[in-house]
Amino acid sequence: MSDHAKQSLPHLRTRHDHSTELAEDYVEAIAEIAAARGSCRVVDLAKHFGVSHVTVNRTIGRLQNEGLVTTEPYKPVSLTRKGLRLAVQCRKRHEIVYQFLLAIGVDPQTAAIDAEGIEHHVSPATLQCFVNWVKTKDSIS
Amino acid sequence: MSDHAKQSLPHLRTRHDHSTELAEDYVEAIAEIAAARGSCRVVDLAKHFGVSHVTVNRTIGRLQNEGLVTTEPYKPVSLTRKGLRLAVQCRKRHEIVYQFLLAIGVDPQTAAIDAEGIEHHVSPATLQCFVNWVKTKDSIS
DNA sequence: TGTTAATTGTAGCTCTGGCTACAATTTTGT
DNA sequence: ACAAAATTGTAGCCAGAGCTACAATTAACA
Repeated sequence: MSDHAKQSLPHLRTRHDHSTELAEDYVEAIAEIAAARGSCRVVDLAKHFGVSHVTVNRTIGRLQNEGLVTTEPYKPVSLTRKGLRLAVQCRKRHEIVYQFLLAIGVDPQTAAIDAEGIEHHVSPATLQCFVNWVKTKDSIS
Repeated sequence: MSDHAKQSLPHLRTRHDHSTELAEDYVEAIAEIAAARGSCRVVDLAKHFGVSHVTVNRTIGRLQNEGLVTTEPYKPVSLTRKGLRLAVQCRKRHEIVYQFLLAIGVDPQTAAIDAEGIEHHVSPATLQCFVNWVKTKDSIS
């Protein structure tokens, strides 16, 4: 049960972070796709996320305002340095969460799905605990 | 519906789950507040989540449509059996996540915050792994 | 080259979740 | 009992993320 609920602060954070999650998912996807295909286009993102190209378009616009990506009309999308930094960081965190889930015995399929949802909510402190535990596990086996 | 609905299933899930998260947060809060104060009113929820009573009102309306809560005008909110079941289940899951984070060495404050974010994204399979690990830890120490 | 296909952009709609301002109702206190 | 305070409800606004339908541009290829 515990002391949770330091009133509303955590909740406010949760609400607001939804837009951040999207941004993180996008930069991650853009980095992935660009690495795989050489460039990342709107259609690629639309397929990747299973949404229409229109939705992608508007979201890209928002990310551009936030300085995470750059685009010109009818051209592919690319990450800014800021966007790339975020992408790399997200990728690392994602990988750590995924490996951690595997390490505690979650099956790969479930781990992949849960990691997607969990990664955005893991603080640096908790992430460090994940890393430590995966290391320990490795050195044991 | 389109053809690209296959590989994107996890993402679709993520998007759609946001409304489910809210529902879960609400039933949990309603159960808590009702337990603490005897009944749960709109203002209590507004305070708890740090949002206006209007937002709470509309959300409660949605939860009512989903059969999770019941309300009459100018009266407190109460959970249906379905809502109560969900609340209990969420509370258990929340507690497991929190205890698990503590068990792997996360400090209590961080654990409380991260548990809030993580709980909604932990599948039953992963949750079981959490439980097992907390048990193991307990039996060791 | 020029037509067609693929891609991207725009218009305009829905729904959710946030808000303020104001109206209605219930509670409280004198 | 009744005026004031608290609570709840309603109207109407905004932004984000989703969509379809259609227009514009770019790429492909016959």
